[in-house]
Amino acid sequence: MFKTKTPKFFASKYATLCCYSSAPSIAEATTHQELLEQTQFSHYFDPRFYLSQLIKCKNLYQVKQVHAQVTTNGFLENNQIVANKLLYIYCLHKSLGDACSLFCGYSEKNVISWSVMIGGYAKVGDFMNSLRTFRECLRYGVRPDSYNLPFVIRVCRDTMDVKMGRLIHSVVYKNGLMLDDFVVAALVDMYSKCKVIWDAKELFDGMPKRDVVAWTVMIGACTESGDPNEALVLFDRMLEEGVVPDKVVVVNVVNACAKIGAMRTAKVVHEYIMRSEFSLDVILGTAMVDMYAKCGSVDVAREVFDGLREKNVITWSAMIAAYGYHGQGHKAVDMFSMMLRRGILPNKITFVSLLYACSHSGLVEEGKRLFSSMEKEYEVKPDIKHFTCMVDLLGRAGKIDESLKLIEDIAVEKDEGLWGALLGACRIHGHVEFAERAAKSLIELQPENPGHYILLSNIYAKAGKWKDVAKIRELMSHQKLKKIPGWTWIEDDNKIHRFSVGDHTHPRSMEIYEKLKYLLKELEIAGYVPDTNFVLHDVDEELKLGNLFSHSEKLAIAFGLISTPEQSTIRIMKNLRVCGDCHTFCKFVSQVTSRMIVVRDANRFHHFREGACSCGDYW
DNA sequence: ATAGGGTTAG
Repeated sequence: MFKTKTPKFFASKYATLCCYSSAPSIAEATTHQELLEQTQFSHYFDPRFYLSQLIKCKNLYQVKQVHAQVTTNGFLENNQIVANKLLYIYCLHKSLGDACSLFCGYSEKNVISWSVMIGGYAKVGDFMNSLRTFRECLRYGVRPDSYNLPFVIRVCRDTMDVKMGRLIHSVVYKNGLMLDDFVVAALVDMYSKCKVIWDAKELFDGMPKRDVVAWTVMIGACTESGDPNEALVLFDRMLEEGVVPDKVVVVNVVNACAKIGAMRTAKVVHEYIMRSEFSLDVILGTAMVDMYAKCGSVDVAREVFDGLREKNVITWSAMIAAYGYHGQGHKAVDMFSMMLRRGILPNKITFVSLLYACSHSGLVEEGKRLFSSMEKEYEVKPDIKHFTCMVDLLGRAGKIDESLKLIEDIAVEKDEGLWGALLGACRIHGHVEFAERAAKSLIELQPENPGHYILLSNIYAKAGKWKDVAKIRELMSHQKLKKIPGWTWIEDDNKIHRFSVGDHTHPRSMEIYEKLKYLLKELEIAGYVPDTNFVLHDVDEELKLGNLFSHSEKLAIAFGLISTPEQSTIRIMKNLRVCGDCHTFCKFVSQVTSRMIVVRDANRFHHFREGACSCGDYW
């Protein structure tokens, strides 16, 4: 009878036990023990048996049991494979202490043991020890290879240490590993996350054979560095080269669409995803919700959201944020209570989105209530971003004093976002003194940002302090500050058209200006008066450069009118905040032409319809 | 026996 029970039998019995008992009771533990004893005495004992056990271990307790067995059998001394596997499993369970003591007790370490250790430290975020172990292993005589290098390159990425990154890059070069997929892709990733995009590009272009991960890294890098169109071009090139896309690269493409705000492209990508065999998991689904919202359709975003099987905090936060920047604060708040009912706990980002939503919809009481509940009820400690939202919320509602009081209570250092919010509030309500203080703080924090100087000079101008105006202007020209160029873009059937102020580079430029001229006449009849005194908003360099008439927003809308079918919605995107005169202009255009106009600016969405904007002139 | 790229705000 007993003879028929082979080691294999015990192995599978044992593995089953390991699999299904996350917290073994004493009875189970006894069974464990029996099984282990029997296998131990088996003549057919095989190290592969231990490997299979290790793989199936579900918790640290089980790993330690196997560890004890392996030790009594003397397998740690004799079998490097089993020992390394054990080491690796400890790292997987993030039990670096156990891993380390095991590792230090090795009589013989090989290349793999070192790599596992370096990777293990990197995985739990112990970057110092990861690098230290790498250095030690070099001293020990192990060559840097295609396994251990990606780990340390990733450490440089995560610590944003491009100096160390370059050093390791040279190590890669000296060891002749510049043709290795893993190593070079890691380098490209490192450079791009450290914002040295040019180096990333150069490396990527030099790769002889690029797999899907290399492409993903580069596509993500383009989006991140502000060139999402290039990201889409790269994706097409990847397909042309016959590389099969997977879910991760598609998420990056979705992100690129979100950043451009290109609705048609978004739909094409969506269809592509539906046709392909990828299921919509949480991550891809969340990215898609975000994409539709940023392409101007919060309703489609909601449809995708409702269709998702799995949703997490991030998904819910994305939806809340979407309602926020589309000016539908009430729905954002509703989503929040729905989320709580589903048992999902909010995080700090959820609250940023929520408070932002309240402030952009003028939900003052609601916002205050949420703000005071966040720490008490949800254990989310307010940070500077939350304070900024509150200053904005109170400031917009005219409660400057409350805003100022809140600021006094902030223990952490005030950043430019906070001062900016306060400044916005002061400007709306003509609080010159505090506006001046805020603007000066902004300049101190970011002396290289021209927008802040312009703001301050506008404040002085409004108060009639012309000497101060002149001083600021001089300061600016003295420092030769670079101006942030304003752009507006619009998508038609197959491409993105981008306009700057006074732009004549578009092939249909003549038509565009004709249309604009004609349109203005119509608008004036309807009561539109160009607002040449518009100095409320920051960074709008275009004001100084050109006349109102040829603002990039207006050019893009004129192009939209002549290039899209009547009645269809016109969607434009702008990298800065929309100018006040263009805002008025859009209202009139929506009235005169009976078109819906959706404008995405740096801050939020504006939906224009029949002469009114969804922001309620509150932005 | 060891390896990489993915989701929310600002």
